[in-house]
Amino acid sequence: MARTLDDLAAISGVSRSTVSRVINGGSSSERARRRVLAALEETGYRPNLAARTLASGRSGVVGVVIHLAPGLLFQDPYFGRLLQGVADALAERSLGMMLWLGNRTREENLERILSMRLLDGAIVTAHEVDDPLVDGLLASSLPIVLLGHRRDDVTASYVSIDDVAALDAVVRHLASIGRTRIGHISGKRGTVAAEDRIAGFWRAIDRAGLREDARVVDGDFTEPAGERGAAELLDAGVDAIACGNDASARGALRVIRERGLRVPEDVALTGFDDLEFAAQMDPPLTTVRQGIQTQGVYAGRALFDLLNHPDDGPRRIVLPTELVIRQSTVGVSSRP
Amino acid sequence: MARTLDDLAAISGVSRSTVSRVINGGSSSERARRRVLAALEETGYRPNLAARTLASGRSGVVGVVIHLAPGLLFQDPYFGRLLQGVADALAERSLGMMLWLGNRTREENLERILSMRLLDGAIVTAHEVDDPLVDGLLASSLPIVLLGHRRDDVTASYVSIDDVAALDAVVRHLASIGRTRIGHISGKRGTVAAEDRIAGFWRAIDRAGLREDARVVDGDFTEPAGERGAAELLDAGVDAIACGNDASARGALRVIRERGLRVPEDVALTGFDDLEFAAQMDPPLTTVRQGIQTQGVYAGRALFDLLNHPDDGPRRIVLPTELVIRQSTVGVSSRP
DNA sequence: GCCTAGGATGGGAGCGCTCCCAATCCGCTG
DNA sequence: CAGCGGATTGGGAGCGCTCCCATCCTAGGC
Repeated sequence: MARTLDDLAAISGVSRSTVSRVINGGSSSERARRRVLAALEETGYRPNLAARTLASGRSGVVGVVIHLAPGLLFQDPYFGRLLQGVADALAERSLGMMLWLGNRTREENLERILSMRLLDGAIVTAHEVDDPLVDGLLASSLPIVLLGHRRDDVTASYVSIDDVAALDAVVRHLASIGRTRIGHISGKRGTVAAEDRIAGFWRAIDRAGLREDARVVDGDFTEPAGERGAAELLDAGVDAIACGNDASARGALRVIRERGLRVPEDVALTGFDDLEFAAQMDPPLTTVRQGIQTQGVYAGRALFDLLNHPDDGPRRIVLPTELVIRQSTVGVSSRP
Repeated sequence: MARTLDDLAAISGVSRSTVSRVINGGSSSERARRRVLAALEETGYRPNLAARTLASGRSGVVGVVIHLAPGLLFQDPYFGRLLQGVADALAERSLGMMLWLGNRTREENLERILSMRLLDGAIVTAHEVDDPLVDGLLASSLPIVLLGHRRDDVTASYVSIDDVAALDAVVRHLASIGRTRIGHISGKRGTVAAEDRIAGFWRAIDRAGLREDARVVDGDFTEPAGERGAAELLDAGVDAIACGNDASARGALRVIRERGLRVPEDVALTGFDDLEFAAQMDPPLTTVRQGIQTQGVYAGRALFDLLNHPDDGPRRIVLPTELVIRQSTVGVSSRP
């Protein structure tokens, strides 16, 4: 059983170095290549990653850090999609993927990630405005691509969307259909997505001159928060509710219904994410489509590029969003 | 900057071997230990995993293979839960986790996993009755714990539930409330869960002497399949539908409603999994609770044990399920 | 004060690979 | 046919760690 390069060298009658060259695509004669390839085929030899890593300083393995409250993690298809996108992109480039989910404290996690010295780089979700794990990672020498977080600093690479512009577009749409008393149920405060969407909300509200009757209530991206937020906004008499995401829109819809109000006649409703269920709601939900899986794919690619061309500077990718208009803002009424 | 054991040895004034012993818990004098610990603290030294792996043959990293049709993967909270459980258990034991999702073909994946020679072991979802990836992994020398698959062979370690008994209990419950025309919307044929649940269904049906009016239609664990299956079963005039999982029960409920039938008066309905939404359905869904996250935790533990005590033989863990009875089988009617 | 046993210690020999450099080979040119 | 340059090759020197063994202490018993 051939387990080492030297075994293979003996079998194919060339040197260890030549075998290594054939395997790694160095230059070698046709004759040598053929013999090594034959031996490779015959023995089913696999290089030892640990040895390769030790010798070369590169492992071909990157870390993926998804650090969130355990509850939120897989409640929402969001993270699964992201992960799938990242996994696809990395697999395509033959990069291995070590995963960290949100166990332990952030600091311990940081320690472990750095400590390995096995990782070539990492993709890190950075949803919170302030996150010591992210700061620490960024400060280390490890190549990092941030997911979903535009940092103010100009050295970080990231893949994100323009949340400000997205909510701005939602509000413009609501205004364009004649809504004047618009409310927003925010996402979890302290997350970039929530804060930026709030900022976008106010920007559009101000441009439309609707600040007087506009209102933001705090949510947290969950259905129950949508219910609470909707109750509060309806009490205030809004005629449109822009939700921080689809899940809270689902909660909001339930409350709107319970009060016997019609969507969109009495209250227009929008979400964010365009998850599967959005189109299947009754009425179908106007929402913002963000290619979640695509973000994962881009992050994987960006990291790959970063590893191979470290000198090209940071990768800063802002992916487009799309306002998907459905019957919850324009169209026939749903039954109350 | 101390990056190697030798650096540390120089700083603390002892030998490389002694430093290694202190770090790895070998015996050493109090004096040596203190000096090394101080140097450790001071320099923030981290051992190089690749070097350690190469020298010791153990990496402290295990693989987690979740190999499924991409669509199914994160549609259902099932896999997220599983992953979270596994991640928690592994992190608690300081094991790293490399993840493979369902990209590439099974065979390529197998190749890669084996080829690394970096993994100490692996946890592998084995949902399908027949899966060459699982067979190959089992045949390799890598310690493996299967998730959700009881193999006939007696050498494999696994963590699973007793699907046969679970569906048997569901049917007994339905019979006990007087249902005689019972239908089952199966999960995806070819998966162990689906096949075993079907087997459990028929076992209980036969015991209750209800085979005459019983009926199984093929589903695939999705909501649309639940709709199709329910339509077919209702046409056949069933008075109870046992669904392969909660998602299909949700689909089934929609169809039952559309036909103006009441649950449970006209048709009793059950699911499987007890996901969050089951209790929030209208009416709340009778279902089988399986601790999904718990299965992940047990798998992590089992693998850890297997790695540390390889001679204790395979770990074969069958976790209990619980029939959770709610208003979809007994109780007041929901509005049709 | 000497001997002994046991623990503590240091150094050497790898683990399997990459990388570099010197040696060798080849086909051509003059 | 010697001379040349580029391509190919082989071997040595690590990468940073663990493991083993020979050596060195130290304390206790006589």
